[in-house]
Amino acid sequence: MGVAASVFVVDDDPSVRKSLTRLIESAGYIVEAFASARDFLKAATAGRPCCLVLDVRMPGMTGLDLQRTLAQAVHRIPIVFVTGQGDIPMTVTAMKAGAVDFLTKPFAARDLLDAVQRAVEKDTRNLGTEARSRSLHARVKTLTPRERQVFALVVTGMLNKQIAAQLNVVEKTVKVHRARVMDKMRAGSFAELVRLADAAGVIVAQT
Amino acid sequence: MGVAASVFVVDDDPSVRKSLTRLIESAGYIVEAFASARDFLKAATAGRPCCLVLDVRMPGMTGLDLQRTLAQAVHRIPIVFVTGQGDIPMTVTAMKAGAVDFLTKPFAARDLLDAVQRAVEKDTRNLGTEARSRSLHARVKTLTPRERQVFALVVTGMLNKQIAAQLNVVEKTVKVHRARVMDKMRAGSFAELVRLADAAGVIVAQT
DNA sequence: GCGGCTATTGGACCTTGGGGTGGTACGAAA
DNA sequence: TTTCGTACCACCCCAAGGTCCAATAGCCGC
Repeated sequence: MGVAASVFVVDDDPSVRKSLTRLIESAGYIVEAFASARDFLKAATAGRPCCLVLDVRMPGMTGLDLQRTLAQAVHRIPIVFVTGQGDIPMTVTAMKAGAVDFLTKPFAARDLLDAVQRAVEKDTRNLGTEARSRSLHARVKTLTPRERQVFALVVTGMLNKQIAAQLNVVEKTVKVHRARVMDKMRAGSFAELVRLADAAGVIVAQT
Repeated sequence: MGVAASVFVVDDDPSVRKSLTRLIESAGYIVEAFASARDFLKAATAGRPCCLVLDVRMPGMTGLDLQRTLAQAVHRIPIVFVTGQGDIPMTVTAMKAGAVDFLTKPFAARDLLDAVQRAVEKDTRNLGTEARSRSLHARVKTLTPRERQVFALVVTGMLNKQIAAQLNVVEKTVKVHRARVMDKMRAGSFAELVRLADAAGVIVAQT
């Protein structure tokens, strides 16, 4: 299973919290349990791969409310829902919003642990892509406005002289900017620069 | 809503078929109804954006069985499930397998039509990417084995001379292959070639 | 306000890399 | 026998990119 992963359990029923905690800990995870969505939001931080095991029905903020709230956060924690009384519309809402699984009590211990594993794996992947995108954005931020323009035009495949004409400067100037872009973006080749641009572009589009 | 879209309705209950058909036709879709999954598999072809409105519980092949079967097909038709008696595990299975929505009867006409619209939009996007990937693969197929090798190495950002060394040929030979690759792949620039390679690579990885 | 800093621009010069033309060659497949 | 895939040569052009140098404008801090 690789690195230690955290699993957050949120359930208003103390006995359920206790049994879920015991079960998940037995599989080697670091478990933190919370009695309500608000407690979780106040206290939870992971800094490592994690996931959330969440009761749908709770007094105050429900599981679906919490899911909606977390959907706006930077780091989207994968959620495994667990519920005693659920209905189909609720299930559909949760799944459409990206829940990893939705289990009804009583469920097999195996099923829960499988879902948790999938959720943690998903989070591990997410953390990886997030880290990459952060480092990419950090590099893009170091570009000056002009460099950014040249960057954008260069990766479309335009020639330096065409870019120069478009920006009303001489070719030499474009070459200078271009070289700085390669340097600041830490691209070892033009092919790599194109890939960095596409990756950065996708992120911008998502945001 | 753009182009005409087909909606396939599969339900074993004739009266439900009839009312679903009427409802969906009223929204401007071309509806074809089938009494069973097998009938649908035998007869249905669209050639235009489409989706599937599917009853979960049916004698013989169930809705979930049909979903599994279709998942292996080339063209993944988006599915909207509709059911009288469903349960949560069934819903979760359907949603995890990519269903667009899962409605329980009785449902609001508006909800069904919204789901159908989302499903058709999804299919339109899918058809677009499929068409692009087919044309891309067609172009890759015209490459000779050697050209493919050069293609693969070129888009990593390697220099011609490095590629030449790796393939034990002279640099000029690499240049010739490279030029042919640009030509056959119809890439107007090196940047475009890199993007084509990545797009083709993703498709290969998916397959 | 002055010096230092950054962003931007530009010139002269040279090397290297990518790419095209025209021609040659050879083995395998059709 | 012709076509195709592969490989190579000589020659040339242009694009990319580096070196060294220089100028202008705006901003910051002292």
